[in-house]
Amino acid sequence: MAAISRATLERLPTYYRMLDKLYQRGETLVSSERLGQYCGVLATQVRKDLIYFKDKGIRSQGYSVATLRSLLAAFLGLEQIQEVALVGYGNIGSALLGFSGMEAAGTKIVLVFDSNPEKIGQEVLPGVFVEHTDHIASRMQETGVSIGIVAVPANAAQGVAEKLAEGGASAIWNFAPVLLKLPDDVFVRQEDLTVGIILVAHHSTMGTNSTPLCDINEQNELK
Amino acid sequence: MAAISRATLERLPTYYRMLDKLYQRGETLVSSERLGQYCGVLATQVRKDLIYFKDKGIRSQGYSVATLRSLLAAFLGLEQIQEVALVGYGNIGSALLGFSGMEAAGTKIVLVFDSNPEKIGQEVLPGVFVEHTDHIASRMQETGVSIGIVAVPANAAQGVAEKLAEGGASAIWNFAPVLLKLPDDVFVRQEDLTVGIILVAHHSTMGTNSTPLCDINEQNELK
DNA sequence: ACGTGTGAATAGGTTCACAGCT
DNA sequence: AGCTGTGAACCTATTCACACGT
Repeated sequence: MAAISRATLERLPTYYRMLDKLYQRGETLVSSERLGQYCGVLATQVRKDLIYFKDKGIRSQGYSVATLRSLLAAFLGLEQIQEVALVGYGNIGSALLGFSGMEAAGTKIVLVFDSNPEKIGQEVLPGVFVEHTDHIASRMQETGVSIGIVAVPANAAQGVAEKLAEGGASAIWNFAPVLLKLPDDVFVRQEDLTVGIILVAHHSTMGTNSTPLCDINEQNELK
Repeated sequence: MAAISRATLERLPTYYRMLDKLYQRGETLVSSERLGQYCGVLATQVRKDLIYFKDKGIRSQGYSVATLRSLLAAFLGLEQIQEVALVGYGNIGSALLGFSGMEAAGTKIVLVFDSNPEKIGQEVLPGVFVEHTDHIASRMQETGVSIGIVAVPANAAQGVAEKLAEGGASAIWNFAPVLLKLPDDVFVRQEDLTVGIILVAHHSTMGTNSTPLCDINEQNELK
């Protein structure tokens, strides 16, 4: 079977969330129609996305909530806790330390780094102390942590990312507004909030109507 | 001319950032090749994206940094400061209050709401005090603020978003992991961090190699 | 030569239409 | 009858190839 597409992959976490919710409520079956509404996509799209997981869980009145939920959880790697290293204990870094979504995703921040001497040594989570960015590579290797979060200013991001890669990181969540140049085997997810706020501000000024220069097409923002 | 595409729109903020950087450095010309490298796209893509802004700034050794920068700034609405309302003074909310990208995007948080009585009245920025979420609609109307940020837990998000819309919001930046149902004229940008961390964790476990269930295609992550 | 502008080709994703299972 | 699975059509976006201006 063909590989799963990038677009599909992006939707799986949302499907999972819905399934988990239904599971908690004790529901046993769900239709593609219903899943689709929750995520803002058509039922057909849901079915296409889920073809991949068909091995089990087929029905004729919908999908089995429990089965599909486990399949997605397994596929997404939510089953065993994964340790992550956070670099940058600033605004975004501290938000992430308190962010409940992290554990919902089966992850746990176990290493925190910053270059500011005043922050070094602070206990930011029970048993987790801020360490200096100089030790990123060595500490990653020691602990075997393979996920890194870059939450430092743009100019420091590339350097930090290289240290994470050197320490064995295989996936990086990058909040800095720069394109990281890393070996191809390191997966990078760009989470550029400046793009978000700029687009929101843009739409607010421009609205749905035309402007001297433009005429935005804004038909289907998530439906 | 045709409307600008969604995909192009997503890249404009990044082009702008690069142009601004070059502008600060005093450079006068830039090629599509160079802009593309910065954003991780091909030169052709850059040129296609910029066709839209061709009115001025054409050259034969590249684009005029200054001209293109202004055109993008104007188009993206970065020229005049836009006021925004933040709902939810929690982890993410407070990170956004200190987030420098906000002002870089020409925005300024002038209203902050929360439902927690203990937070009401706190001064979170000079002259900005936390108000109760009950007053969202009325305060938005009074102040004419038209951009809202939703940074509350998932279960409160829809309610809060409705109040923002009621107060006249035309664009909403939503951090809650739920699909907001709002009138079509309200633009919603979903900024779902749980999707990000889940995908990062997934790639870390699965890596580039196959697994029982899968066989991820991971060719061109931003290239 | 160098670098943009753009039609044509290709790839990728979504929607449609309907066959098939229960 | 209801809902999934999936080929085909459609639409969107990216890449190629090359003409054109300086």
